[in-house]
Amino acid sequence: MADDSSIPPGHEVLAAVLQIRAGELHVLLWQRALPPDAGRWALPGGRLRDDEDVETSVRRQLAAKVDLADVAHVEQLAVFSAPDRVPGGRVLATAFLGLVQSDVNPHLPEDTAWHPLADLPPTAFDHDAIVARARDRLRAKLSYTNLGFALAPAEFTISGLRELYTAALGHPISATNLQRVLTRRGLLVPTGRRVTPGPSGGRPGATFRFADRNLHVTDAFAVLRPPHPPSGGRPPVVP
Amino acid sequence: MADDSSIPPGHEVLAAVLQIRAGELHVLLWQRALPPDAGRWALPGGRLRDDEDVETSVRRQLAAKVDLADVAHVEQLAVFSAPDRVPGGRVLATAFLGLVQSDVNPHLPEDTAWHPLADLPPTAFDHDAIVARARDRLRAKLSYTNLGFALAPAEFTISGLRELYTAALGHPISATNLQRVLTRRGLLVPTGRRVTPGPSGGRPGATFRFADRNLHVTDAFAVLRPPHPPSGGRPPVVP
DNA sequence: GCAGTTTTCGCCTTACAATCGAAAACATGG
DNA sequence: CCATGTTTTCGATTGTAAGGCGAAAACTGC
Repeated sequence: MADDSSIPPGHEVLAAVLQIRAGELHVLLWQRALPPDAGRWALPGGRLRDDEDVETSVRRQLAAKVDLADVAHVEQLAVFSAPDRVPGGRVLATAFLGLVQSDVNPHLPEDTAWHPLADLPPTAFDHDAIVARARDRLRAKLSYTNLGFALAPAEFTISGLRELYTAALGHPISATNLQRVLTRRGLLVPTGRRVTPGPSGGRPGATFRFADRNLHVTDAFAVLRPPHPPSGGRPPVVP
Repeated sequence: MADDSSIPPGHEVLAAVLQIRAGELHVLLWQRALPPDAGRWALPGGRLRDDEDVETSVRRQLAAKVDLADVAHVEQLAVFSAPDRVPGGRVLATAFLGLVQSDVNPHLPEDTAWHPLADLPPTAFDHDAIVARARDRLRAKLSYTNLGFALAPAEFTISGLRELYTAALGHPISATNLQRVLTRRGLLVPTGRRVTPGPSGGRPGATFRFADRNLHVTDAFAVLRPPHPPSGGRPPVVP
């Protein structure tokens, strides 16, 4: 099938690394110093070498911006291939989703920073579309996999986990329901320990950890939906 | 980030086009006449041109093997990028899943034929892995999307649809349950017509069509599971 | 008609998500 | 030290979807 004659396009890998910081989804971006798109913010990544596959490549290039040990999960998203997606020659991009646990704060280079997805700075090329794709993938997989392990600290309370899920999903969920759903799926393991309450008091929360820190899908494809205004549940008591 | 110096790898697109024929999942393959891997069977596809994105390219190259109007659905699967995946120079591949409705029988070139997934001939390069990926994607999406429209004819009976789902999923499902699940999701529309029974008689089946022939996910992420030996349902009557 | 076949429908149970109210466990202020 | 407020956790309850079985419906062929 070598019928077409064309200059082989370049190929780069790009990673949208997400983390929940201060209750909001953030993405790791670095500010371009040189044209094209100087001053705009870009995803970590770069050219694919000819002795590595794309998974190896994205991990290598990510290491230039953050400590790889801090990235809890990496998976391929899609190829972005519009002919004019970058100026000055054709470059295809294989995009990845990366996740960092909320309790780590990696050391970053000067040009690199976390930005909330709700308020992105001007982004380079088609990188904003890649970020949107990463967000959608994360939200979908939180519902039917154990991907929460890549957002949560090693040990956490249910209400802490609820905040993370709320921030990632973009809508509130019930802590009661979250605990039961994840427990029934066998994803949650109680540590036996409990956390000391804050300055305002309150019952100390029991801590949990994820049973498995490798991605797998739950056989029940259930969804953590946004709250359903008038639906199931015990009927309100009328006084 | 133009720090690396390497020869840009070539890029090709490949499509695993699936269809249910005679109650079994088949894939469209063509037999290579020239080295490398002469005589082995390969997926349709070829080099990416520099004026087209990968979606456009795979549709163009697919048209060399089948009538594009016969392909009901095309979606991107993943990039295959092992440095040695093809001999004689690096070539990345963006793989696609294609689906053909079971009632069409496209005219094929001499070198091209349908092969059952359960009994594949020797395949070229990593194409068997791509076929496996396409099968897995189809099975997953049948459960939580309306993707059945791309396998089924325009009009069908429930038992006909059951055979298609059984073949695609690889395990039997209940016709009763299939009808109720798809109906509740709003995917099925009764045509009002009914089919004439076979030579062995029987009640004529009512025909249905899919409400929407564009892919969309069902908000309930339910699964069409394999039959559950001792589970719910009306208890058997003990005589 | 009568027996056999296939489809369709009703009734049932299980599973699980979702909600509410209250009890448990702790801090703080009087 | 007790009352009050706050936060977490658990029990009770319901809605909904899915899966299963049996019987009725609708047809063919003898």
